[in-house]
Amino acid sequence: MIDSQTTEHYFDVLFTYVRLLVDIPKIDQHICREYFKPIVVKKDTLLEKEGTVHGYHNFIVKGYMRIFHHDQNDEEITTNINDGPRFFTSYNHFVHKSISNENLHCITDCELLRIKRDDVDITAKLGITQLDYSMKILQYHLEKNKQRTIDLTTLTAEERYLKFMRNSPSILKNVPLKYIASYLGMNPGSLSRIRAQIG
Amino acid sequence: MIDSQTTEHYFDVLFTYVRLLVDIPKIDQHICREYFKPIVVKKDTLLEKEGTVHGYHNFIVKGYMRIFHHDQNDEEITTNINDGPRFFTSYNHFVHKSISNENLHCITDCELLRIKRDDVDITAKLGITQLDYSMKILQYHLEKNKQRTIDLTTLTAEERYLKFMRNSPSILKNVPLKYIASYLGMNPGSLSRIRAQIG
DNA sequence: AAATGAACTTCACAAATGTGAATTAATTGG
DNA sequence: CCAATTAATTCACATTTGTGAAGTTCATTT
Repeated sequence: MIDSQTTEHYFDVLFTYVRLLVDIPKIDQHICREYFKPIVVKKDTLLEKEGTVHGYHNFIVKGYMRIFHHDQNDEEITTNINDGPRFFTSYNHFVHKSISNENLHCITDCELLRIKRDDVDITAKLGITQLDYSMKILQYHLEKNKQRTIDLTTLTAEERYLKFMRNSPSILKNVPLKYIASYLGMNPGSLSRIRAQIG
Repeated sequence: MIDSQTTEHYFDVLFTYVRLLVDIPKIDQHICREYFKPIVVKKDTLLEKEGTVHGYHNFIVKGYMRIFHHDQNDEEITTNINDGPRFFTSYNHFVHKSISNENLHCITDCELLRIKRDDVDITAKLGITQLDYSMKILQYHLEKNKQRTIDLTTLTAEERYLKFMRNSPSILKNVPLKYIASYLGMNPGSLSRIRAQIG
């Protein structure tokens, strides 16, 4: 069980994170406390699995997670890797309540706050903040995605790695390289060679 | 000048396109008619230029457009190519009213409906449809972008070209290959070789 | 601490893509 | 319709990245 002091800390992290984009009135904070539940999971847990309708919207308080699916050759493709604090959910299928082909993998031990899929619809009507926040975070992700697309079309594998190294040193330290290689669109072998060349 | 019958046709195209995602009540249609203005532009017009705050949100009724910017070596990078009917705007900077580094290039003669940046804020408050539609189209673009990212990380240049060929034959026919090569993240020379190999 | 398995590296070779010059084809403007 | 310009192709060669096997390191379990 998670004690109330720890839970309090989780919500502190959540609200501090949300405030980067919008103000949260007390009422909306209260709604969050009511619907978001703390959860601690062990390294290598699959929080949501492909072939299912994902049940939760997750906020990483602490830890490293990735999203992956399998391609036509049954190879794992890692499409996202992140640490907390951050919302981390397989977006498309979550919105459309459809069966997802994606997995949410806790790479390390993780501390999370999560809310049930259907409760998200309820909180959207209760609070004033959520719609505004959703819009802003959607825009944020659109921009991030766009930059990633540009990087993939214009940078070499080595340049992509160097950029990742600069922007996400903590992920580099805490996440297996095979996941990072997949995320960067190269072979683990190629990544090793690049790392060796750099020194 | 554009006659009223032609203008009427443009709005038909716009509303038919919007209805793919949401219903538009008569009132909202009326708001659109009031704020969107028809415009016809010649091939190779730069509708919006880098270094400026873009003034309009554009809907392509007919024609082919692209978005491009210059990288650190002053090379053109084409990040989007599309034909009508479709909204086509340099999104990030439009939302944030900041100076854009992107250009909106009409590759062919184009027929457009456009609305001033500041009027978008007005119409958002007048109509009921806009916010809902914005949310949905944002989600749509996020999904498209995500798939493009996956393609760029997992497909070879040849596979990307073959997929583009299948999905966008009309763009392939109507847009110079150098732009398509840039969009697909390969050299014009490589694209030529790939085309030659396929037959 | 030993054993097991996974992750990572290294290597030699293959395949794909980049580069720049030269050529041909297509388009544009007068 | 011709000249000039731009786009596209082709080629030879360089560079990058992929591939799979073998070896090494690292972590986990017992």
